[in-house]
Amino acid sequence: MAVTIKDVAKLANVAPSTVSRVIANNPRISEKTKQKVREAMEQLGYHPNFIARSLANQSTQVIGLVLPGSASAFSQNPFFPTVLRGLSEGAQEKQYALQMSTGQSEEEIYEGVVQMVQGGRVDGIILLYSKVEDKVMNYLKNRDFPFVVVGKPYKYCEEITHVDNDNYRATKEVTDYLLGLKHECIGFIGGDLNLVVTVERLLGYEKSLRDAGIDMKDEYIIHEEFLREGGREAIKELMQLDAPPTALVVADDLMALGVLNTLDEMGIRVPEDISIVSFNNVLLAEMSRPPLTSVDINIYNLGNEAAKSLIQKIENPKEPIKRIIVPHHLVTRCTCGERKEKQ
Amino acid sequence: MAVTIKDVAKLANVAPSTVSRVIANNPRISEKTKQKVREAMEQLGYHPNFIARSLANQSTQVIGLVLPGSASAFSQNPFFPTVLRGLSEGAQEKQYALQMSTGQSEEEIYEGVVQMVQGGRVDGIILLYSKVEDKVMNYLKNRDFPFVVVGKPYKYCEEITHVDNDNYRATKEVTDYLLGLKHECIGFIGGDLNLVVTVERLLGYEKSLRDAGIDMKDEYIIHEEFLREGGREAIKELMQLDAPPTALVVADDLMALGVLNTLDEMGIRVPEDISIVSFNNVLLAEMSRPPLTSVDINIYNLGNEAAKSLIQKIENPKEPIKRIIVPHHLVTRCTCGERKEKQ
DNA sequence: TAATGAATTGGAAGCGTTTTAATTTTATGA
DNA sequence: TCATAAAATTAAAACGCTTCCAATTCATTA
Repeated sequence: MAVTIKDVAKLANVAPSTVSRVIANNPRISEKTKQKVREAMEQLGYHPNFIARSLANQSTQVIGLVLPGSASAFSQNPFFPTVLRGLSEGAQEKQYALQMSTGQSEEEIYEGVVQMVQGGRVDGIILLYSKVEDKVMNYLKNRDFPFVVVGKPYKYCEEITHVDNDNYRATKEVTDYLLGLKHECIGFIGGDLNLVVTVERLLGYEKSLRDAGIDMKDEYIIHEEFLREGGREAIKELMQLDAPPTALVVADDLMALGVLNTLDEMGIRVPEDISIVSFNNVLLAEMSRPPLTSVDINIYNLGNEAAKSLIQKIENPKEPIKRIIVPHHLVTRCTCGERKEKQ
Repeated sequence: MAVTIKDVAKLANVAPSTVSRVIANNPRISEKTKQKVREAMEQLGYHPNFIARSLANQSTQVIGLVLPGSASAFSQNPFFPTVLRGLSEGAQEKQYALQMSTGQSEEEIYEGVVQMVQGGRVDGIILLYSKVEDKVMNYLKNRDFPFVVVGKPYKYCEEITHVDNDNYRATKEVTDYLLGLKHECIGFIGGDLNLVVTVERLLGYEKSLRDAGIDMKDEYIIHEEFLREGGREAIKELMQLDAPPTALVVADDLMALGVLNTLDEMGIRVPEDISIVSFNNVLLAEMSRPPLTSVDINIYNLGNEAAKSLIQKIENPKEPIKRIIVPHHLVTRCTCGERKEKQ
């Protein structure tokens, strides 16, 4: 049906193998024949068949993407489109395509990955999340299949190439920042404890308090899903305490927005009554009322670096394990203020 | 390297063709051999090679996605992740994978599509936008390659399967709604006029005013990008008019948020001083202050239906052209009120 | 028991490339 | 002018699967 290498060969009066070499721009073919063949390709409107090439080459120029199972997290949290853009541009540069593994449940996702890998559909995989115990990651590691993680692997951290922020330090910094504003009762609202990012941020928070000699209260630490609803639930709980915190570290902008909305409904003012600092600095952070003080984690770069290092690894199997830390910085807006003396 | 159909055949003591038939669950193979072969597959950990299968079959079980060029629109507007989820679940059901065509510029995108199509990488394509004049769409149509459009094709609307809302009617309805609230000076803030969705919504708006016998003012109609910045710019212009509108139809929630923020800064109250109704009803609409009255266009379904109908078309080439209209409904929140007499 | 036909299975070609090894062509120098 | 080396090209196998067609097996029936 479609025009193949053979048609081109016939028209140009050469062997198929010669055409193949012209496509690859092999130096062993004379300029004269190259010219001739190129004209034939042009004339027939030839386009190489990727599938056939993949089969012969054992390589597809496709990168598989594994998204977290939570559908709502994916479609509501702007983190994903942004990281996707970084990935996409990194891949595009080296002529790789991106393929998404679909699947709702844990098991479906795992099966999808196995199919991608064993079915030879992709040359490498990027995990867009990092869980404490992850079947998919174990599988890829055991098979020694090229992959990189966006986030920090919980186990074998030294043996897996990954791209992440220094979430531990970042959280320590923002907690220090709140301490600097005289706050002493600082709460933490994080995501699912099975996500490594939550763990890291929690540790940073704890470290900061410990260094400051403040003892932690368990009731100040809440875990919910990375969504607005999560934020709402969390803040309700916190405000019911006898001594509610005067400042909060919230692990995600969307959650923080939920917190903000709920506080607004409760008539509690930000930053006068309570200070908030959150993470990710997505567009929302700028648009909320009041605009959120948030840690910019460079989401785009997270994706972009991940794509680049995966491609390096694919193209050079002996590429060493890498750990890429993308810098973060605090964007100060309007949700933090000095603690006021009890009024 | 990997275990192939031949290895299985050898172990099970049958011909490769038999193994292939067992995989396809061909009824012409006896249960006994099927059992035998399946055991061998199990034992060897066999997984079929998709690439080889694709080559033999001339089909890939992959759907290509074409995203709009504007990187920021993609990564900031929640429309895309949501439609992506719909697509993903629709595709997953029928065991199709999704592949994104990457590319920044118009030209890069076009080239990406050509490669996907002529390279045999995908069985069909979904366009996630509809422009007034689109090279990609023309190309696909001329080649008679299976594709569906999310949105309404500008030309050849009857000849292209597409999934859309009735944007014309929806906009007429919301404009009527504002008229019902006694507003007479109603502005329209839309996206790029090259996008068909903008055109449709503008037409609906105009129709409503015409029916009501209100003459349109050109200065009430503004076009900007579908982003928050766009909303900011637009409202600034409008409020500088001698007789600024008392109500607005805004074609996108994100824009509306920009409008809201800017009005807030200008000290203009919503809905007391000006009413706003917008489109899409993404999470933002609920979270803005005040919460936006917005038309829910069922983004998830848009994607889901698109995936389903493309797959139908792929699997049955004589499937007739279809036009799927996804229902919409107005979600009334807090940004609309009756016009007050001039104060 | 042999012939018939249906049910199974096997062999081989083909999908469109790449690539190795072999062959042909061209250039070189005595 | 001819042998020889270098350069250019070709033939054929391989990638792992599907599928058409032929061959075999098996159960029926005359």
